[in-house]
Amino acid sequence: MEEQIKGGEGLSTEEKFKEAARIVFTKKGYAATKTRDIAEQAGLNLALLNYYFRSKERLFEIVMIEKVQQLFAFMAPVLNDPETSLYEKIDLIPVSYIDMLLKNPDLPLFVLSEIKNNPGRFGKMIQANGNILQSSFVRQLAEKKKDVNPIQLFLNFIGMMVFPFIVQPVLQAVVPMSEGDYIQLLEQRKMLIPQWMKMMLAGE
Amino acid sequence: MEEQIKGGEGLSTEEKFKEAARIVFTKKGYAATKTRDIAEQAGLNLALLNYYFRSKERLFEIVMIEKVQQLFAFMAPVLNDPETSLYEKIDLIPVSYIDMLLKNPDLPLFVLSEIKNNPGRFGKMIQANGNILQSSFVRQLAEKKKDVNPIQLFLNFIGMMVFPFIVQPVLQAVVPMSEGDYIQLLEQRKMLIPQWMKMMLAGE
DNA sequence: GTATGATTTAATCTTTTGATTAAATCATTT
DNA sequence: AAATGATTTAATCAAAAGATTAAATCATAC
Repeated sequence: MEEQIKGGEGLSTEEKFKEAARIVFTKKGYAATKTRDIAEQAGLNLALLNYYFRSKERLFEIVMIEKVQQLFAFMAPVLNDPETSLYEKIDLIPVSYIDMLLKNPDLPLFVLSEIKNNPGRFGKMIQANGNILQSSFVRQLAEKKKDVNPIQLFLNFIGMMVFPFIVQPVLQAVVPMSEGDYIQLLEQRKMLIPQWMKMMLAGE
Repeated sequence: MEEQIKGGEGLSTEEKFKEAARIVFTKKGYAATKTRDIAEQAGLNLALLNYYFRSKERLFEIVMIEKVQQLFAFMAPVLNDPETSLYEKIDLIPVSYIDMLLKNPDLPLFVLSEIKNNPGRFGKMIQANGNILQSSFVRQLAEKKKDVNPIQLFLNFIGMMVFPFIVQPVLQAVVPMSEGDYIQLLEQRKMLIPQWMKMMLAGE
């Protein structure tokens, strides 16, 4: 029997471990995650982790590849689409990207931390999504606003979407805010970010 | 002999450990840091760490308090100064804050990661800097731009300064960029962020 | 239903890691 | 220079953590 679906939550043992590893690694990071944490989260015997994945390191690699894809590749198709205009991209991306991040709030801080810990190893994974510098989006930014480095505007665009998720724990500590308040803040951003971007692109 | 300056780099043993701990903890995070890493970085015997600081945990606490202060308290005096106008704050803060971050590029990702790992414990440290919601700066933002939640604009302001440091490793992997290019990008931001903020505050 | 191979388990191993100890060294006082 | 207490060191400890093993269990083919 291989790769088959089984009892429990209807997942194979291998898939249960991957799912547990996604949760624990993303929440605590590689170094703070113990293999016993993953086994417990999966509700499975620790030895099975090594049976199916050989080592903590290899299981992490599998999760990390997925998560880097999720964070970066998600946006690539739209960024590179030469058919949509600059303003269409600016209007569309925040809606879908913020939705994705609302479903995966730990994703940015996890991926960025792990990349910082090992830039040489994981940097390559990102580049798989094509050269950002030559993306349709960055070319359109450069075209529209010739007097500002398009990387600057690109950074603002991404940052306005991602930064709130990175500072969420701080924000909750600093500003008394319910979960609902926080979600509403981010829902508003879907509308606000396009407006702000257009302001930054105006006046040439 | 207590608290005295000694040979080596002219620091006391205790201070050498603190300095080593600042470097290693900030670079690798709490979980990935081994006490032996710190001893090696300090060039001292491992047992001295426990002799002077009792435990890894206590040494970390000392460093963490410092680093939280550095990241948050640095900005608090200006944010809370009712004497300076909104635009003065917007003009002045990016220059000094980006300079501080250029000297401590690992600071934001380190502090934000550790707070996420333990919001209850470290959240309190931040609040020591007064209620941000009632800061002069946020009140001035609300006054100037009545139709947008000032927290949104505050997030943008901080994010435009901090986010480039958080994504630095990614940026270097994605865009071929020398250290000098990167610094220049950030130097430009000192001028650009006030301009962008004023755009976002205009049109009422 | 028995044989076969895959899967699962409990127990165990080894290395790593935070911490401690006892002895040695050093600085200061008398 | 001898006594005293602080500092430093090498050796060691105990717990944590990643990994392995041998036996038990299970599913499938015959």
